[in-house]
Amino acid sequence: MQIACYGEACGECGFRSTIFNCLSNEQLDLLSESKKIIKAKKGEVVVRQGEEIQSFVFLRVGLAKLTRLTHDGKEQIVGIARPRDFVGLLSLFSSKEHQYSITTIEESEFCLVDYQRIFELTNVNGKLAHSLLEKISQVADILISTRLDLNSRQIRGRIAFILSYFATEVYNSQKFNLPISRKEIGELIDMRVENVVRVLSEFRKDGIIAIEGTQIEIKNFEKLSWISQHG
Amino acid sequence: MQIACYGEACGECGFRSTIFNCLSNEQLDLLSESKKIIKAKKGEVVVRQGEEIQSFVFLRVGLAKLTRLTHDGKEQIVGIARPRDFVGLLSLFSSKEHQYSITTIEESEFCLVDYQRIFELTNVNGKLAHSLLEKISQVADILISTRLDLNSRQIRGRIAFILSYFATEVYNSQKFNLPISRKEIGELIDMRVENVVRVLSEFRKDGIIAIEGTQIEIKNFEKLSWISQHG
DNA sequence: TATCAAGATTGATAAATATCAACCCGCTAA
DNA sequence: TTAGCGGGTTGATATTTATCAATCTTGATA
Repeated sequence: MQIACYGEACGECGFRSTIFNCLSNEQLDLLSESKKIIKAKKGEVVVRQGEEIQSFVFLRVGLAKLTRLTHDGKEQIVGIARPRDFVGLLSLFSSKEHQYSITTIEESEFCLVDYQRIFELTNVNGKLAHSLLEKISQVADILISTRLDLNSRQIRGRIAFILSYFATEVYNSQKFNLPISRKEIGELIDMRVENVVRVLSEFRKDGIIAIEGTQIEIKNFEKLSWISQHG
Repeated sequence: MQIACYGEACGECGFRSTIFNCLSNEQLDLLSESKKIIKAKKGEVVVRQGEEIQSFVFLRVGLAKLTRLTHDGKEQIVGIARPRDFVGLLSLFSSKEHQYSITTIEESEFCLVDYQRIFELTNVNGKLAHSLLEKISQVADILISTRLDLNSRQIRGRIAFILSYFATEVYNSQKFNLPISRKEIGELIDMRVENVVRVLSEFRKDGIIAIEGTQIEIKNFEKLSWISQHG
């Protein structure tokens, strides 16, 4: 985890979230002052569950997973963060500590903005607070409905769901490099590794996907969608 | 569903949420004008999934369930709303339509505040937006972590979890009238009625609870907690 | 290069959960 | 009053998923 720079002007940032569009130049400068950009290789832990919240964590490029420990000490993946996501936005306003760990699953670049400054800005800038409201609402909504969707499916449906997700929502391609291991897929959809492997093999035998190591190609998207909907 | 009154002054409301503490008297009056209070008997649908959002739904007294349909058309209970909860707060800022249905599970009283007015107030009153941020963040956090907690348990643990929930979070008593049917418990914890019944009987035989119709008494809270944690 | 560790894979088996069927009970509506 | 319906209950059985064990592959490292 390498700190790349301090103080690059937020106002000129190509990655800037639309959330900050409502800020004045002075307010943007205020943010720039405290800002840190960090680069992390695949597999690095950027935030640890339980740590005190000090910054907003914004994912510029890359991919990360949001995890937590279950009551019986197993790792559970809560969600995947994509570029331009505020990672772990949810608990930022309701807790002093991070509720989830953030770990990169691809080489990534984060932008950390001082939490206190944004916190204070929301009090004076209603539009900012409003944008954040929309964003949080959206993030929470997706997280919850995805979770409920997953729960109402059984293993084949869940795997199909996740493969479709990576193809359409993350890589926008039928062919991609699966950024997480079989074990992690299991942690994401609440299933055991062995079963994840079995279903993937099954899909391969049925000609729905082709797998070569971590490379996945979806051969029959129709069928995958059908399983995702009805499986 | 009966409309009880219009225009009772929000400023004098004994049920008023702390969220509105930051509003000026003029702003409170503005809210009062548009406000409706409705009373609903047990089992009434107050909001239907897919309906256009027109108001904030605030539960003054009673109990309600938040539901949605799964991909295969089954009813699923997303959560339980308690007095002073903003019901379905989550999607309010990210969607034009209600994402979940709201149905009373006890005789209830709701207060409906015009959505547009609050929406506009958040733009000019940063503190209001800020309170809402905290509230939404909190609600989302609880909803998600509860859901994840449930998923990481198996049926005995889930039932124990739910019973503890009603005892400690809702009724604050070891003895209470279960407001939902066995079928609904199943919909809440993603299990079949028959299994819900079986586990309840099991708990009864083990002396953990006593059941008489809908009356439930927790006899051995220690053990129930243990099952909830480790089951 | 040899070795070790972690991930991936497959089969056999056990455990958890769903499904199906039958029955009871209390309530409501004809 | 009675028929019927929906919730509740129990048992037998089928299906789904987890667990255990063994093997294979791969990548990192001494």
